[in-house]
Amino acid sequence: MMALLFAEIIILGTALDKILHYSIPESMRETVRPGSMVSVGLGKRRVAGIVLSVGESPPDLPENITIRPIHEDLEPQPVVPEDLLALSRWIAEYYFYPLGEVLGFAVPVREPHKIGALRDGPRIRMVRLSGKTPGDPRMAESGRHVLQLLEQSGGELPVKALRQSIRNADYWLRKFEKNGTVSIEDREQAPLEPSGHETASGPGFELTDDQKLAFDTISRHLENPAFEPFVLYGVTGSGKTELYIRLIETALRNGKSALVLVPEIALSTQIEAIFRKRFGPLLAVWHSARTEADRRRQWAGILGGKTRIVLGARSAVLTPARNVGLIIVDEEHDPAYKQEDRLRYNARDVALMRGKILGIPVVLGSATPSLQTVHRVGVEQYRCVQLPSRILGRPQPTLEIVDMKREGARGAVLSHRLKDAVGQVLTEGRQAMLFLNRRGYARHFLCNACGHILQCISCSLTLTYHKKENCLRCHYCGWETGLPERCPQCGHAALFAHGFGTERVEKELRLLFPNSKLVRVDRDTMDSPEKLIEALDSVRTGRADILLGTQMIAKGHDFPGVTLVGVINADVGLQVPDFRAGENLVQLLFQVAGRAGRGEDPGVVILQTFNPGHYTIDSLLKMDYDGFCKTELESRKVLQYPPFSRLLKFLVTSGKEETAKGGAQLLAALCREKAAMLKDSGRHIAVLGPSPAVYVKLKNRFRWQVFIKTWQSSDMQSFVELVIESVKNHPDYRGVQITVDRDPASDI
DNA sequence: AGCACGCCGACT
DNA sequence: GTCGGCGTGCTC
Repeated sequence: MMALLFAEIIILGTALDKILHYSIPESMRETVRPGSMVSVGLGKRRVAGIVLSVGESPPDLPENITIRPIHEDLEPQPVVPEDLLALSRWIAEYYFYPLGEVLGFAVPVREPHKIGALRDGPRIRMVRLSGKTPGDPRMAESGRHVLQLLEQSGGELPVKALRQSIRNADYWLRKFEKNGTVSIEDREQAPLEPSGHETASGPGFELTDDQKLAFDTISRHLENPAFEPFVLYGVTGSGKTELYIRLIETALRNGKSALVLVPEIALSTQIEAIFRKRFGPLLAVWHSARTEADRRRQWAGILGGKTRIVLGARSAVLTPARNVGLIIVDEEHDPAYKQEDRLRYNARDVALMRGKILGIPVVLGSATPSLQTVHRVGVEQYRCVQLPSRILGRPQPTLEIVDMKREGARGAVLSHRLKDAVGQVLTEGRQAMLFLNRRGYARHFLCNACGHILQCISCSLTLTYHKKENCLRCHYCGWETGLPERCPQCGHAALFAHGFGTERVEKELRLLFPNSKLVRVDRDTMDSPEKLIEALDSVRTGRADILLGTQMIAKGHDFPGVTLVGVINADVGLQVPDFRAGENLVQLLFQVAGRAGRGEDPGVVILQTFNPGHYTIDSLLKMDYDGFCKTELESRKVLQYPPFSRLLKFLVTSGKEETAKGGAQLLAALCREKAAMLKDSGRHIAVLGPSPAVYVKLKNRFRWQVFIKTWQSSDMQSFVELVIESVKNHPDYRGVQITVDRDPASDI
């Protein structure tokens, strides 16, 4: 009799943040391993869990607990590879989030009692003639028809096909299956033969000298794997994508797979198309928008090693790819890498940790790296590889600013200079792109009698007027309402529109250039991915003359015919009380400016601003991102903001304003007390707040926050663990919900 | 997270 | 007399 084996198991998708122990039945000795998905009894329920470890000695448990056996091994092989398991444990610890929930993001879990076997391809039900066909003449017409069809097609047909041609196919199939005439089986469908893709060794064109140098530097670490973060610092159009492809090819040749993260997969149609062409069936595109079944199939293909390149948004980093040899994070500075609900992780940072666990290179690509990354290059934690010039020696665009304070008419949307420039571009038969980071028609309605601004009833956000639907809309929760006649505050009929958004600019442009074709791209006009692809395509192929849009048009699209880029309001975001506002704005504007003159013609960028002297605008004008970083880092250092310190945000919310506020006050007091305690052991922890969140009320919840600042990641770790321990189950915090946001990126 | 146990208010 | 409110506590 062999010794009984025990497994440490974490239950999936629950906040039950505890390792539980189960015994491994004899029959599962060979298959249950770390990373296995099993179903177990938990109280009265049957739930799914992931095995963390297997051992011989029974765990030391209280007397009253009896160890139950694992009920079922749900998969023939582990669903969480070793590195992903280690990564998940790190995420749970670092972001103060239950491990069971983290693993729930890494594994497609459904209702635990309905766990079916995972399948790695589309399945198809086939009917097959198994024996002799009974020649019973009394059989009804349709029954004979079934057999006839089967014979004609070589004795085998998909059930679906039979159902389509015969009314009561199901009746006959059941009958025939019972008497042994046919057998029905669920089989994996032969994968569709991908067409038109190049092999992974690819054709490609000659790399430029810069690309070659970059490639050689990074690929050395693919041949001789070791953890090393590389910053691929290259302007838009410098050929980063081609370099990614060559590096991936090298990884593939070495038998490895690759993870490629992009900020938003829905906006990455171009890179997706190029990858698909180069890697064909080896590519998995990780979409969160797809159907559950599709995602599962995709996931199983990754787990089984059928697909070896995973391209996707942040959650792709939690994908069970085997043998990962290379991780690429494109546009690493993009705030979209930070998830702002539930598990508030930054996929870029998680990618770095996965690379560290695996001991492989991680490539962070950007034309405007985040200040965190720039700083780490400065202290030689990361290596910087530059791609300085645009391919084919394309010239950089020239930049101009228009001071909107001098534009005469108050509330003017388009300056004379920008109007003229657009007109000229259009007469030359070229294209213009206009960027405004604000959708809707008018920005807000203000009461001229009392100064009241119309706000959302469940959020603290200003409502935006949309003319087409003649409604006011909250851009956070989506709430809509008609335009009131009187001010809800003072009752006067004195509501007037202020500010402007893309919808209003569209109207103005149509009046100015009635014969030009204009496409407007924002969340209101682009309600499906197909629409977006079609709109961007119409610009690329020259069918549209003017492209007007929000952020959506800033990301990675190549428009060879665009020679003029106009930024309608280059100040957006600067008023936001966020130390990162400047950084985010500059990154966005560099990205927008990079859209100009990507074809043969040099481009012109016109920036309309009310702050012409502002250092962010100034660095843009000089196209000096390095200079901006230097200035910004110096000021961050003075103020001891990240990357010179570490931040964490406790968000305290409640349906009642007083409860949220009170909870935050108690929490801040508790934090100060604990910080004082730790000060004796030489650890410096600053507690800031409490303060109302920038968006004090969202979706009917009031929000207060407490910030923690430390200078050592380990100090943050032990301090917050201490605080969470005291807060957990404490009656003082009964009415509030507290979320922990480590390395917070925005005010949501 | 579920789910049960548990002790106080308005109803078939 | 019971049905049911959600506060508290446990799950290997």
